[in-house]
Amino acid sequence: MQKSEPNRYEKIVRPRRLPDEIAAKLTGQISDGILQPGDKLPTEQELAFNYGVARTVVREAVSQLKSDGMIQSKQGVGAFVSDPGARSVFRISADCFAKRKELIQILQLRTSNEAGAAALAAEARSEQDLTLIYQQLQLMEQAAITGQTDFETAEHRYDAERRFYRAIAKASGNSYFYDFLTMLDGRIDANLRTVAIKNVMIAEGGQGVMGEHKKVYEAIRAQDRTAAEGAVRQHFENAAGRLMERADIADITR
Amino acid sequence: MQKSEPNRYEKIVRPRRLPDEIAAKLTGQISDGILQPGDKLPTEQELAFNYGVARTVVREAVSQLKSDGMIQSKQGVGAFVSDPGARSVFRISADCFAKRKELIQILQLRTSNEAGAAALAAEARSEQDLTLIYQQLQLMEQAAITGQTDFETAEHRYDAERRFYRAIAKASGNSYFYDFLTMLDGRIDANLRTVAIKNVMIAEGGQGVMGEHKKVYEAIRAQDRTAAEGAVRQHFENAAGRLMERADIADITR
DNA sequence: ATAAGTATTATTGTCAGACAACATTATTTA
DNA sequence: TAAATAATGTTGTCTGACAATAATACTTAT
Repeated sequence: MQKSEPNRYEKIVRPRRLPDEIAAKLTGQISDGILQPGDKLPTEQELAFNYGVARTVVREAVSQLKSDGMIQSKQGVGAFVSDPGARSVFRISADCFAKRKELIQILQLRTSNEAGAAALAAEARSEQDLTLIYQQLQLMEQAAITGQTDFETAEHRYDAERRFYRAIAKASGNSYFYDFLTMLDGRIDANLRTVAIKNVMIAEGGQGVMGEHKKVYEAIRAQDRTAAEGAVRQHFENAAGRLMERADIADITR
Repeated sequence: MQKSEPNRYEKIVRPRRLPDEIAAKLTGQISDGILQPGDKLPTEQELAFNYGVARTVVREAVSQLKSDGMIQSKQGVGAFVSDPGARSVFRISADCFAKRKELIQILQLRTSNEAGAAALAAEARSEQDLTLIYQQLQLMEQAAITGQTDFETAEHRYDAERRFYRAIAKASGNSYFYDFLTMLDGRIDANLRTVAIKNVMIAEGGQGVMGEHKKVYEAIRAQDRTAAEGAVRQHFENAAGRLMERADIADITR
């Protein structure tokens, strides 16, 4: 039991740094409309004085927002809130998982993109891709729960499932799908891992759900774009439904 | 002619700041595998000395990467490259549009997500949403090219089209789809606007393409999820095809 | 009086150095 | 041998200064 325990009791709480705090306050003001596109931010000196921090702290915060394309600065003039269309990043923050409604929306976004990636994979997949996907499917089957339902087995099963769909995303040949899904899935895992594993333990361990995955594989193998998209959508919608049944707020926010 | 000229000759070149330069170098080293997940970065002092800048500059650069979840720092210890799954943002940089292959992939990603949003919109749209969408459709029709093909008319048409699909994304009721598409579309517009407008001028001005949009509207009106998704996918795939025909590298990279 | 040229001022960008907070390692002490 | 303590290295924050740039006010020459 003690040999392989990845990620247990290691990232409970992290002290927020001042620049992150300031950045959060500023983004909040922007998304709340207090600061609107085109508006000029207070000067760095003012911000530093008002928040009671050093200007270097303000600069680090502003630097973050600039790299997101949320604000733009001109030397000698000031910093201005950018147009929403000028943003260069899509960000999933931790508090997106606090509200049930937003959680559902994130899962919808993932489902849609997993399905889109699978459709591409059905067309573009090489034989090597297919072999890799099949390997993950086999590993999943090996880690399938045979009767007893302990947490560790479910965890292996869950990780194998993630690798399976990651292999599909890779087989799409579209690195943007892959990167986007890596990010999305990583955020979901970081916030919902425990619930998802419990879910595997209770509901997804058997051969029924395994059949959903097999359908996905078969569609990609047969290079049937529509079937692949449908099968992936099917599974993720089912999984999301089961997840939401069990995910009470206490589990999510922890 | 001179009364309403939004965004002409205003953002040609911007002087890159030192922190952005350093951040780019570090991200390059990470994506090239020179710095791998778990690796410890050189100390801020070393980085500052090696790059010949002040530590504040290094700190602003690192601050950007931290907010992206690419690296993580522990006071008193150092900064470490994070696991790819720990990244909290999806970023579209300007040089993604330099290579033809990547451009196609970005357009695929957008197509898939526009289609997904439309599918949701078909189910979730309110009457008010529908009215708003229809208004944009009408504005598009008004701005349709009637015979002569001047740039300004095409530009209006193009902007109306963007508003049309933005209204659909909003009607999905899923703010993550909306935000993601706002970002994606904004990046595409920032890099391909001129080509896209030329494209409208040459190929998309007539009633043929207008019919594609009407199909989209009708499907959402009829709350036909599958038809909405299909119609959107149809149009964007067609549009992307036409765009790629005309987009030679000179146009894209400018 | 007007236009061009020149200071003035405000703001962001960069630099330098210091100390605080924290974690690790080495050293001393019980 | 174990615990307490000191030393060291690194990030986090603070302070102050100057450079670079852009807008504004002012002067000056025509």
